[in-house]
Amino acid sequence: MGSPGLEHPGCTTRPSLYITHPHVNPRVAWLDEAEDIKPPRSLLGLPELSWPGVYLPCYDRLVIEENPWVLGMTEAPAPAAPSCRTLEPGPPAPGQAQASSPEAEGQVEERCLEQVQSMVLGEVLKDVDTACKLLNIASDPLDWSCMHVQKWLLWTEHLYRLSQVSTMFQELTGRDLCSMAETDFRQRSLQFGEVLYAHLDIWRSATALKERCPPEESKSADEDSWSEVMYTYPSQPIHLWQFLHELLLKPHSYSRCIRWINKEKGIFKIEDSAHVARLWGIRKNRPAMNYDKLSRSIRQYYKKGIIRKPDVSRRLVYQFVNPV
DNA sequence: TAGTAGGAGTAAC
DNA sequence: GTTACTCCTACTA
Repeated sequence: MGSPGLEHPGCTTRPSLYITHPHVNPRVAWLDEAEDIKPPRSLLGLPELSWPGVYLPCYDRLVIEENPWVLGMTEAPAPAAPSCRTLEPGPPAPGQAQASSPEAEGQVEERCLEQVQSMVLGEVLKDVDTACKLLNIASDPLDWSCMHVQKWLLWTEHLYRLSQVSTMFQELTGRDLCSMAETDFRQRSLQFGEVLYAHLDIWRSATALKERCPPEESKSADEDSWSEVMYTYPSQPIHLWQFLHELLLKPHSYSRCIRWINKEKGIFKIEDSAHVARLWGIRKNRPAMNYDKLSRSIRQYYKKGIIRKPDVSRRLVYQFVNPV
């Protein structure tokens, strides 16, 4: 825990910080503090009902926990991944060395909270970007057709276990969806309407911010290369191998269903075959997609020299022939 | 039982 | 023509 990064006011060591599931109890809290810090909404630049995720900046990175209702991450994650942005402590505020006056402490805390805000927004925007690319939809919900809305609903439903929610919001365009109040969402789905409304609200806030201040890209070299391959011709349909690689590039979201075994060699493992197949089916509008069919498509890549089985063949483990 | 491998027909682009 | 989907049989761990 000696790594520099987000500094807790008055602490020399780095505590774990969570942003809890916001529509339950929106707050930011240093868990090893006796008393939680509960910053105002303006801290995150997010609406009251925030992103359904749990954020844990340990050491120098921020991890978004996939399951919003799990708040059990207390272990520090592995060393920072290249794609994760680091937190810079920034220049010391006047008087910080001693941090003796309440004014100085306030400045430190303010800067610290700004770091959190920037970090969280960056992660939210990256998630929005990822979803847009994977689903092939515009970032602005106002531009969504009924099909785009269904894609987004299926995606959200699957990601956050919002059972059957997509069936309750059928035949709606993005504009329809955006014009609905939270009560309308609750009327359609008593159980998940509020969560879905919150999710859409965050999505819209993130895209609005993105338009105001385009994010600075700080991708790693390999990520750049892959993105170039994948998005040079956005009008062309995405290939399965590209889709798999995109999932692999987002371990904070998809490591539970697909992960690298050896990134340098391009070896990866499908941890949850049904989940990956379902995501691919959503992406391709193939509701009947399953792993049997997906794996058949993967095997077609053997002949083309795109994917193969590793030298030591294992179940659900494949290898990109030409990893970047 | 689930995953692997590959043949073959079909559809979309 | 290419790519992926679908269905199938046979085999393996």
